[in-house]
Amino acid sequence: MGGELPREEHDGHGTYDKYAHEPFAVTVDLAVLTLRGGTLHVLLVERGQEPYAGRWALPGGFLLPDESAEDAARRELAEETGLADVSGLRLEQLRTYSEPGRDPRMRVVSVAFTALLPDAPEAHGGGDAAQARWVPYDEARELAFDHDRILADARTRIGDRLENTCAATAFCPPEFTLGELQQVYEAVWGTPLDRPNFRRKVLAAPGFVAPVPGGARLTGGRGKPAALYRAGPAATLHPPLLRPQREGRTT
Amino acid sequence: MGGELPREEHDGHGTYDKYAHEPFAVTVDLAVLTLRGGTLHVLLVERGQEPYAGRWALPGGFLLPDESAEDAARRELAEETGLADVSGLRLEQLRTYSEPGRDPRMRVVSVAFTALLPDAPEAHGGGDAAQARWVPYDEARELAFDHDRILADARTRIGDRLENTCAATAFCPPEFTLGELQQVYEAVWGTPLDRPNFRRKVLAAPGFVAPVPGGARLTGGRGKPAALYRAGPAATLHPPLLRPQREGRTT
DNA sequence: ACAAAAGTGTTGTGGCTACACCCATGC
DNA sequence: GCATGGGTGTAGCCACAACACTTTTGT
Repeated sequence: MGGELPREEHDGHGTYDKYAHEPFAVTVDLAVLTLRGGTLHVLLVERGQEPYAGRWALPGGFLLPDESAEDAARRELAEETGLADVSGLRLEQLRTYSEPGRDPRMRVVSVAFTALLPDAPEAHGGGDAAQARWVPYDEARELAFDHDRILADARTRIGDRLENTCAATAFCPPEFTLGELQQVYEAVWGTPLDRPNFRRKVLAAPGFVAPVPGGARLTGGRGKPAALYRAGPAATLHPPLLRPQREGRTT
Repeated sequence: MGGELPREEHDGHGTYDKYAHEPFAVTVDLAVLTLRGGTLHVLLVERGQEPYAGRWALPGGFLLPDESAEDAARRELAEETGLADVSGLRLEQLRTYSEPGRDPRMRVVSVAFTALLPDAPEAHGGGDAAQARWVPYDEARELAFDHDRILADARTRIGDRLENTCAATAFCPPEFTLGELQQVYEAVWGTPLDRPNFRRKVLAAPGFVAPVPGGARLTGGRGKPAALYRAGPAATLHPPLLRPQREGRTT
């Protein structure tokens, strides 16, 4: 924007006629992540058509004429997961992928989003012909289009968000234990954390979590019942919860 | 993406026919920031046409059929600033703005970028009919479209990037003093910093800056000549250079 | 001599890591 | 009792903010 309408001459950037070429298609792609049994999973759909027939891909779809990319992403998320309460979910714009040729058929500009869910319903597929499945992150390889890259970008982004925001609670059910919250961090970062220190940092961050007064729950069937917490009102984390020493690289 | 081609039925998300509605236009918008005399400036162009005729706006323009958003942004940047060496500049994707109605004429999806320049050439305007100008950040208000918001988002993002990446050197000429680098941080963050501590943190971060062997330069005409540095090879900053207490302290 | 800007040293506090240790529960 | 997971305490180290001080230039 800031340029002028196509077909007008005065923008000086070379004339652009919106009817002279194939129009751009605009889509959304979703990296929907969850935690199952302590490992990170991603929601994938199997493609029924060429190109990439039979390959797995991130869910997504076209923008409708009167919705924003955010709206479209939320709609697709509801359709693909079958969830009803999609309105409260955290949905973060990741970035936009616009390389020509990323879809062999036509010019597609895609706005990618990340979404974090607590352990989610097993069955999926929406009304869609293609089946949908939760796949362990490490097994999600050789996806269709440039979705490998999008997924990798999503994981990197989520990892960063865990340091500076309260995003981790989005992986947890409404009431959760600090042990469960720690598992989120360990699964996403791929690093074990020291429990006592983790606990102190979480409780020291104002608004991160709020205790549930009477709450307690057994986690592994054994051990002391853990106190329950809810997500607090804060969105950002002060001080940040930094991951253990990412190397200082000389090169 | 991940859905199917428009006009095909099997995506189940409602049929979408790419010829049934006005096509989406895809543009890029640029928040080009620089430092002039210790204050942050942004590159704006004056609009010649409705809507928002006479208002200032971020530079930008339409994607050409065979270029990515990054390519388009770089091309626009070269055109608007008149710089020749645009190839080496840091250009970061900010986010995509897609709300229906953000351009009253048609559906425009815009991918916004930030670019950081060392104190730049005064004259602008490219081949464009509209004039271009560097405007102090604080005076850039009531821009066209949703550009106020884009600009605000850009500043927030740049502020965050200064903490975790080596982006600050992009505001400096090829050889710069630590005092100049500090001014970048102070201008973007709007906070004064302690010089000795700043210096130590910068030098402690591996790959952030590299000394120029014989280099020294007077900064304010008076005082001891400062050693010169170049941007180092690192892209990210370890440890990060955190801004002074953003709220939320324990004590 | 003085002002101005660069650069070095030092000290005290606070935070954080890395543990040891206690508590509550199931088997 | 023992294993398992939750939760508390603490000692030492290290980073960093704050500020005093030295150095090198221009006027």
